Amino acid sequence: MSSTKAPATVSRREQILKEAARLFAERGFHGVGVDEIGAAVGISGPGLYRHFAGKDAMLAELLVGISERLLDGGRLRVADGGESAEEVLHALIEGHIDFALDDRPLITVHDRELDRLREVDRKRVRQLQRQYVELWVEVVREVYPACTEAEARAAVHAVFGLLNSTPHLSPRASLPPRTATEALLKRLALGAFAAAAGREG
Amino acid sequence: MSSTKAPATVSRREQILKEAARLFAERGFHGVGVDEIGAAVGISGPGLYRHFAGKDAMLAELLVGISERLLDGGRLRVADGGESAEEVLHALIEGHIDFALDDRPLITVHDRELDRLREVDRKRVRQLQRQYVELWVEVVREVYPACTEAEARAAVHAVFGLLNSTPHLSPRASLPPRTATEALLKRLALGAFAAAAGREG
DNA sequence: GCCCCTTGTTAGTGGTCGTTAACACTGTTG
DNA sequence: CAACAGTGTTAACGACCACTAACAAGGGGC
Repeated sequence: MSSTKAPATVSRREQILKEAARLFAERGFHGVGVDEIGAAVGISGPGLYRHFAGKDAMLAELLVGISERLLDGGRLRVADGGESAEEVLHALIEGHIDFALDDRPLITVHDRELDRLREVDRKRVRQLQRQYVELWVEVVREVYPACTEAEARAAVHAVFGLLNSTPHLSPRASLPPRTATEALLKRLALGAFAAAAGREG
Repeated sequence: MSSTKAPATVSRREQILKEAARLFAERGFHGVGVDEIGAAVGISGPGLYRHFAGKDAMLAELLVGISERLLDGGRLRVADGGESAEEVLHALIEGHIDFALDDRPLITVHDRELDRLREVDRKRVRQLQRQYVELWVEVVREVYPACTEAEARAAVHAVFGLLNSTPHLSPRASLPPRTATEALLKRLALGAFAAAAGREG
């Protein structure tokens, strides 16, 4: 499998992955049949096996892919390093929000279907997730030195829950213009982190 | 079954529901077979049908039950009404945290498996959820009059995501003594709400 | 002792679903 | 043209699974 090919249009694989993500998010991994996934891209059923080893392989590629993209994006922003740790934290939050808003289904699948993976894939995803969390934790602790590591880690997880709630909250609702949603989410996340640092209950 | 049938300290139904919730949270509704649920309570397979009409009925009862308990608890705290709206908001947050920490599996199932319900049950759960959200929204707007209704509603959803992240973040990890976790989550939620009200990005 | 309700059991059934097998069409390459 | 790699089709298989059927054991009420 040489990866040298660069199809101008979206490859079949990508098309399938996108639809599979949507369907998995809507009805769960076990709730979607291969026939449905095939139908969603205009082919039917077993034709998928020309592109993937099986249903599990699609889920694995989705979850590993998103975890890698999140981590890479995070590392980039940290490396770019603004003028201050605070700026980096802002960038991390903005990046994560963009991700959550752009790839709604992926975010949903990401934290729901992890346990449906084969052991080896699950370990890989868990490792990537852990690294991504640690990335955030370091930045948070730099911005709020009063925060213990355990607190920072819990806060990061909680803020992920906060940011990832977007797909869940906007079934088809009237969420205001995207920039407003982005700004609100960013404010919420920053407010939460600031409160994590403060010692008063 | 030689156990001296303790007079319904916990009924069989409750026992089944508890185990079903745990299993559904671990492996998803479709990922769990009725035989497993039966085995978890010491009977096997189709014996469950003496207590429930079917697998769907168990999920429905779980989701409707938790939604009702959340709403009832919320209403109680609002009715109790502390000395200020702020106190009520604190009580709502504490109540929700207790719930999330006490009924980890239920919280998980609650926002993952809603779509596996029959239309009528799904509508009921959605309605209960909506009422619960509106309860919070009213209190939040009272505490932070600067907040628009749309902002308040989005913030409430986001804070739910934050608070409900606990089950997800503590697989078996070292989360510090429970009271510390409670306090941290409360601080995070309050910080987020406060930030939602503030206009600066 | 008899009835019957409750709560179990095991065996079987029908349907769904992931996967494989066998075959067909297409375009490129030599 | 022939060979072939790539991509699709339909048919069938085997496993799993929710659910039903038929039957059994315990235990009050009369």
